[in-house]
Amino acid sequence: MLAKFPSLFDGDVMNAETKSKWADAVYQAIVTMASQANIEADLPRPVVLTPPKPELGDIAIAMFAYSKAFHKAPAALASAVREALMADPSSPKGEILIEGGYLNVRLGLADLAMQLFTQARTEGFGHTSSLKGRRIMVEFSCPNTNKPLHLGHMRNDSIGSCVARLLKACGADVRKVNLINNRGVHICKSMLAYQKFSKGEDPASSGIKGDHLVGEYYVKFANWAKEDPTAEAQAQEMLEKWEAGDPETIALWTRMNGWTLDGLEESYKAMGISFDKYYYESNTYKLGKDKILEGLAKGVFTREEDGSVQVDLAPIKLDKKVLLRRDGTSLYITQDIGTAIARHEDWPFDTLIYVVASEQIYHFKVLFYILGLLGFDWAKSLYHLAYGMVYLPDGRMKSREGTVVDADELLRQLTEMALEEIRKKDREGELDDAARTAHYVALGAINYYLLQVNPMRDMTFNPAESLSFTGNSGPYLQYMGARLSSILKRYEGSLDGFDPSLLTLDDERSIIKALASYPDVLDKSAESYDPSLLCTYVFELSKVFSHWYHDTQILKAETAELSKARVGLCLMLLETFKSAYEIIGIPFLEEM
RNA sequence: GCGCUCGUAGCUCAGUUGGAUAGAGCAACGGCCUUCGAAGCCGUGUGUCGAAGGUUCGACUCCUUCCGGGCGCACCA
Repeated sequence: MLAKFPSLFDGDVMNAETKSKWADAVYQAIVTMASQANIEADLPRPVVLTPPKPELGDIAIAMFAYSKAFHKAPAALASAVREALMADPSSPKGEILIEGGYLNVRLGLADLAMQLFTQARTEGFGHTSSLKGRRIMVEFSCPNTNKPLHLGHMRNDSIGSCVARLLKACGADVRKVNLINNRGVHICKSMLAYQKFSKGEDPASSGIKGDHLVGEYYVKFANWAKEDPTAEAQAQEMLEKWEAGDPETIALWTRMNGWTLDGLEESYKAMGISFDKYYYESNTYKLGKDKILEGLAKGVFTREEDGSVQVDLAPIKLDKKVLLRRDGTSLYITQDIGTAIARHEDWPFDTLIYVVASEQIYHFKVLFYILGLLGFDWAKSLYHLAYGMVYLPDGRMKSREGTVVDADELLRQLTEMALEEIRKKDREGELDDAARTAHYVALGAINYYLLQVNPMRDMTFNPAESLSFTGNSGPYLQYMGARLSSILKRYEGSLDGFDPSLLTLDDERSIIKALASYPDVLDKSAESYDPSLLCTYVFELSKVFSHWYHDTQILKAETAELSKARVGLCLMLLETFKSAYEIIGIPFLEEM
């Protein structure tokens, strides 16, 4: 049976090591041929790719680039290179085929498979060392304390968590940090509404989760402000009281912040999100203020006639930017300056990644520039990982108009759908805890859904159709894991004497090659801070596995040795899937 | 106006530092459960890769211009 996945691993699949070995050998041959023929030209290193069809070989090297210098057709050149390689006993091993203008190589995969098999059974499988020794801080989530999490936060949290795990898998020392936006006039709005309209209820007495309760008052404020033109001024007044340390205001603030934070914590826990450290804007904004005054003293910033402190952004082709208001109070950017400095003092990092929506690209450009002006050489190691908006079919989510997709509610609905699915399939009796399984299915579905799209792209969330449990979805992937687990559980022999040379089917070869490329996918995904690469990889690997599984007898193969070899392949697949799922945020399920 | 970003099948998205006939999932229709889990597998697609130029042996990919969507350019966060 022919594998029909031409798109499968068109990409950088064969591991980089094998590819570069062949590239070197071919390059050497070309260079030698050139000098023998007295050809003087800039000869580029060859382009190595993967042929579109498995029968064309495992590696393809394009000869087009040399055609001109040699005045020879690419195919003739390929033949000449083949002669040279075959005459040289030190050439890498493989069968060379000439196809069109390409020199293709068909590899013996048994050694590779054996190596993978050994690795799959050792601790730390699925990790690389490309970022070993690097200290990387990742900031994400950063909620306000006036409302619960919504779908936009979920994309942020999924990306942030996944990138942190990716970096860790590549050997980096990673620290996840959150920044709680707990001060400012918007926070005062829900407090004010609570003061005016509540009868002293709290989460316990109302039975409403804290973040949702506070969010209700934020909405109440918005409605009230429509009627009463003094509402905004009253909120501003409350902010001034807060900044002055008015005990009553601070007490209310502490109380309501606590409710929200408890609620957010509960949501994080349900979504499997965690942080190594929390920062609070209420604690860092003063430091930012001090640093700006220091900068002013150093002459980096200027005080304008009206008393405000500004920075001239002409060197980066932008206007002036206010850093301290004329009344001396701080702004958003003031706080971020303080927070960044505090973080570097806490934990000197090599890189700090801010996972923040793309609408704030300008803000971070300015922030990084200012930190550089202040003389922090680590400013150049700051990186804004911008991601696109999540739209609904009818447009953008708007908190004030109530068109947000609430995170808790979404997770609840998905869990319910998953449980329904379990019941429909009559699996409830087979599971230890169907409700917990349903929850994990829901988590896998949402994380995979949010991560399979390139971060930079805006995406549309269609609640009705988008989160299917079939096809290219989290649950599909989990299902692969469950089937593999099931096979390994049923296999009664030992895997000693595993013989990879028996794995000769096209699908088996495809799987081995794909497995070998896993570390490269991880590195690339981590390097570009792009979880979608890893998502695409696991999905395509799942598809070949599924195809192979459907057509191939594993436990009852023709011979016991062949069964052993195939079960061994299943083991490698399972370990690779487990590793990838963990990084993406798809809970691994032995049964579902 | 300036800047950033995106534009690939009805919908949601992939597309390897330019490479061999542009791919998946969903939706639709039709097959496959007395064989390792059917959340599965197989089949059915006339896409101006937003448009036009350019560079190249070769362009969805790079450059230029234009068109369209989104975001930003606050003493808001």
